[in-house]
Amino acid sequence: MIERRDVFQAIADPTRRIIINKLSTGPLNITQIGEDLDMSKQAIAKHIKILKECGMVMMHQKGREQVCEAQLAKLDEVTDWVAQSRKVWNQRFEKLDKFLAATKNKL
Amino acid sequence: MIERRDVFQAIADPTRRIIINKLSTGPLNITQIGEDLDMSKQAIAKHIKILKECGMVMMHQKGREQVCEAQLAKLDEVTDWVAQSRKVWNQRFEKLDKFLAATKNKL
DNA sequence: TATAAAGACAACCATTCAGTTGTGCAAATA
DNA sequence: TATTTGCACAACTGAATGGTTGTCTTTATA
Repeated sequence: MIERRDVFQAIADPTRRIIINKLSTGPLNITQIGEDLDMSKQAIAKHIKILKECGMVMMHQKGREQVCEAQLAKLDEVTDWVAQSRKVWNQRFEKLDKFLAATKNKL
Repeated sequence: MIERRDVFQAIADPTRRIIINKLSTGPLNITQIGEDLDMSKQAIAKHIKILKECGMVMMHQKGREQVCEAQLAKLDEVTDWVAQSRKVWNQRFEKLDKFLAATKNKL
């Protein structure tokens, strides 16, 4: 098995997507992130760790608080992959269209 | 734990992303999909099952073959989420800009 | 017709994952 | 100063994941 700690795996978890959503509105500390998330703070901290490890969250200390900030640039990797897949998919139909047009001309 | 069989989880696995990529070019049966994937056919079949369960792959029988076809529409869910997160993220800076502009006017 | 190929089904296995609790420490606050 | 708060660290747990092998059925093919 390959080491998977990438953006795709990071956003696979619904809780982590919620965390990203929350952080989109601005920096928050771990307690604030977990506020309405019915889950221990330790669980939140683990999710943050994963998001940090794959470059989706930056952190800095502020007294005893750990302030988290989202880094949405990493999501490019996801949209790029989707765009590429869609491109190939569409090319398939374009080729079919061309073939059909060419066939039609020969009738 | 919540039941998670959605597109986000589907594309989290690198093997499944490769499968999607292959199917983007056109329909393939399970053996063809697994061709250069250094993995048992059963493993491939399991991945296909997951992709089918979350609506990313359609299948139809053709003799003894099981022909798989990608359904990329489901990827909208992913791009929509990313787009929404980015939107909120950008609004944050727009608000900051407005605030700075307003502050500047008062100096 | 005998054999090979495609794939379904099930059992099994090791690892990862998402969560828990408990302890402890440093920073903030009453 | 005593207490609370924020969070790190560690150990543990049950379930999910990603893979394996073996058996069996159906369909193609030599």
